[in-house]
Formats: sequence, structure tokens, C-alpha cells
Amino acid sequence: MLRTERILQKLRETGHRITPQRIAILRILAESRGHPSVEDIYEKVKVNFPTTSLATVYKTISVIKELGEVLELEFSKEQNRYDGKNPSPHPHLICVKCREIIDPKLSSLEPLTQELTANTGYRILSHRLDFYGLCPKCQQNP
Amino acid sequence: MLRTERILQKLRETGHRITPQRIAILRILAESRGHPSVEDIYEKVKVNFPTTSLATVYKTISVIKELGEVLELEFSKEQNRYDGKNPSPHPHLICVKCREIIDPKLSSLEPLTQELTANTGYRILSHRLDFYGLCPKCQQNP
DNA sequence: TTATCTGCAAAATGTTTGCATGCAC
DNA sequence: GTGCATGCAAACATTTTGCAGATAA
Repeated sequence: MLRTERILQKLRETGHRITPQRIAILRILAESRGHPSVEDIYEKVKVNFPTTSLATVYKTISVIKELGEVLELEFSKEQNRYDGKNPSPHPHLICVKCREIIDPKLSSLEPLTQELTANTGYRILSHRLDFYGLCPKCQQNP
Repeated sequence: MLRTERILQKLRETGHRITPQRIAILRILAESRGHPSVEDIYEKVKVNFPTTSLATVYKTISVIKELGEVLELEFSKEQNRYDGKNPSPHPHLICVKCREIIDPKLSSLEPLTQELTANTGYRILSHRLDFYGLCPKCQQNP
């Protein structure tokens, strides 16, 4: 809810309009723990706003991305997933069976990033770290 | 060339046929330092085998993937890239401007993986770690 | 000889775009 | 009232699939 307000604020400040669809979409984004896909968001928005289109969900996410308030996890074989709770790069843990994605607690990558900067001459801007595995549930039901 | 031989060997062992197109494709895969895309491979193969189709490149990569001899780096906004030199998970360094992808030397992720296993109950199978930044060349030519 | 591979074209999937209408400001 | 947002449909890019003919074994 704080997140939702913050994003609304940023939308206003940047001259974007606040529409009911946008409020609904970014509320879902900011409050979902589960890293929803566009389709997931679309289905949830439609409960209250049945005429909403997929295109609107895509366009809204695109705006929020520009504002730096959502992290996009890209996949090539399935829909991208979104993290609106925490838009800065952080590790994810993805179950290869049920495709649940969680945010594990993990030591900082800062030392690795420094190592890289020193060794390569690249200016590091960001990163992505995904671990793939079997969640406890899927280990039990094979 | 050792890599090429190894993959050819595995193809034979698993009952796949060795065709000129396949030899050409996996040679490019196994010898390219630059993490080529399907399109990159396609263009190179066509120099010697002008009738080759994109579908054949896709199908061949799919077979080599099944054999565990190529690492696929998935992207949602551009073509996937392939690492045939080293098919086990390792970090990549991606220039956000020229899209060059290199394999940096970096400390092992083993400690992080152990930390995760201990904290989450997941059975970790694999991972992907990409760093995004500006390569030295692109820092100079902005 | 025969089952697999190739190459073409069509299909599938996820995402983006164009445009007429509607609505936030 | 003005211009941005919506919602529809069409376009787009990448990858996959189906199938007839070619070819490795």
C-alpha cells in the first residue's frame, strides 16, 4: 500500500494520468508476493474491471518500468514476470516444476561486482541472478 | 575442435545422424567466443551451405541442448544466445549497448548456493548470473 | 532400404503498435 | 475542451511445427 502510493505519486509527478485500470494494475503489481505475469495481472484486474484489455496491462507496466518501479524478469519460453514490491536487482529462486518464484534472503553480490569491475574494465550497472531448483512442495509430489 | 569432436561423438552415441549442416552448426557453436544467436549461426552456416534453413539451425541447437552440450541464454526482447564452449552454468557479462557477451573470471557461486539450500529447502539444480554494464569500448564512444 | 534430416511454409506465442473512441485533468 | 488512455484488431519477432522430398547409415 505504501508502494502503491509511491508509484501513484510518481505517475502524477511525471504527468501521467491516474485511471481506475492503472490503480488496479499497480496495486496488484505492488502487492503480489508471487511475481505475476501479464496474464496473471490481466485476470485479476478483470474481476473488477471486466473490459480491461491485455494491451492496457502491457502499456501500464511499460510506464511503471520507465519510472523504475517494477523489475521485469524476462523469459523467452514463457511470459515475463514482474516484481513490483522490490524493483532493484535481487536474486530469485525459481521452481522448475511449478514456476513459483520467490525472493530468498542471500548475501550481497557487492563483492562479486567489485571483483568484476576490477578485472574487466566494464562499468557494471545491474545484474540478474536466478537460481533454478525444486521447491519443497514439488520435491514431495514428483 | 576438441569440443566439436566431443559433440559429434555424443550425437553418434545417441543415434543421431551426422550431416554437413550439423557439423557446420556445431563447429560454429563450439568455436565462437562471442555467444552467437541463431541468426548469427545461420548467417555463418550459409557461407558454406547456402541452402541451409533457419529451422535446421533451431532443430540442431535443440538436439545439442538435449545432449547438455550447449548453454542457452534466454532473452525475451531479442534472440537467445548460445554458449557451446562451456555448457555449464557460469556468469556472463553483457554490454547493454553493443550486446557483446563475455565470460568473465569470477569466484565460485558455490557458497551462495549452499546458503540458499540451507535457508529455503529448495533443491538447487542450476543458476543464471548475468551482469549488465558498459564495455570499455562503449564507455569511450557514448 | 528406410528412418531421420532438411527446407519450406504455416502456426504458435508473447508483445507491440495504430487508431477511433472515451475519459482524466 | 484538450490530449492522454483505453480497447480492439492487426502487426511483429522469435521460435516451433508439419510435411514432402532428400540423404545418412
